[in-house]
Amino acid sequence: MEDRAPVPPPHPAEDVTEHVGYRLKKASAALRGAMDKALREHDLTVPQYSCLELLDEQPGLSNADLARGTFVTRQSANVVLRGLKDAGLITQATSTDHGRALPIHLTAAGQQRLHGARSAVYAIEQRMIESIPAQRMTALLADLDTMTEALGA
Amino acid sequence: MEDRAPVPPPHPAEDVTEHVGYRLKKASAALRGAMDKALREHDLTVPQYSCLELLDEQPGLSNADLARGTFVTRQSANVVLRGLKDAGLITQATSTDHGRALPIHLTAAGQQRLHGARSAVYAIEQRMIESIPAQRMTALLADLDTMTEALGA
DNA sequence: ACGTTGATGTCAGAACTTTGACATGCGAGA
DNA sequence: TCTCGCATGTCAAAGTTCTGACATCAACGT
Repeated sequence: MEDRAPVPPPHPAEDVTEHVGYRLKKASAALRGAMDKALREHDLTVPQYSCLELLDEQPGLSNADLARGTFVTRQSANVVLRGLKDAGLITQATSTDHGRALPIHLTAAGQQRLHGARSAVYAIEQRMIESIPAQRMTALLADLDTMTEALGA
Repeated sequence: MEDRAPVPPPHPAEDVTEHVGYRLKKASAALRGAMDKALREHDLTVPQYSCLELLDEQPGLSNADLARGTFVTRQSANVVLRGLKDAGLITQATSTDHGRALPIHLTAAGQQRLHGARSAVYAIEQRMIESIPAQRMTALLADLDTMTEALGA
């Protein structure tokens, strides 16, 4: 089969739970869980909140833009957006003069819902930030980005 | 019209995409995507591979053990395990002399499949590791754990 | 001995996400 | 001009995961 591992073991750790990937997944799962719990009180799912946050910052994003921004497929984003539309939190143009992308905007209700949920989510992020020395946080962000790019994203 | 920020901004970044949570999610999504793609050639999903890896290291784990180890619910783990059982990659005791947990073990086929997939996954992890200076990796792992605990996991 | 608590396995249903496929619209190059 | 490539929006189907609920089993304290 393979002449697959001519190099020494890729990492010193024997235990799988010591691998970077495992820790990354664990941290991400913890964050997702905390956000889920916090957002439930605001009747929002994590993907829904993510979309609202992105739209607040960059009004007029399209379905595909939001899919990329929330790391899901266009189809998934479409479902999420339908929920937000039905809840009256966003509006989407029904036509456009150029291209196919239909720009989306927050409604007043969407703004309000977002602002309510935001404090809950920011409190979670605050917990993460406080747990890490400020200087390390800079390096941490850089390293996360570096790894992301190394993975081809 | 909100008194929306009674507290000072929890973090210096204005852009949501600069937040730790966002970067974490992004890195995790990139990893998941890379693993998905690599594992597809071995007819395994990420959760399936995770279970095999855990079982290889700690034979006899139960459904609930694997659920905790892969960060999903017992119900999800149950479905994954059913798939692995149907594929003949694992065996689960049908009874036990103590308690309710039914210990699970890899079959020879499971071992083989795992070993094949492992090199593909390790290559991905290798890409991540190589992109980060060795000294920083230690700090990175520690910080990921610290954040995870700060989130209550 | 007995009830309580906690962990586990399981079923059923809903919700979410993905893969696959197809139609539409813009832009670059023959 | 016209075709090709590419991005987008959308539908359908399958797979995955979750919430909620219930039964079983061991350990603990009364």
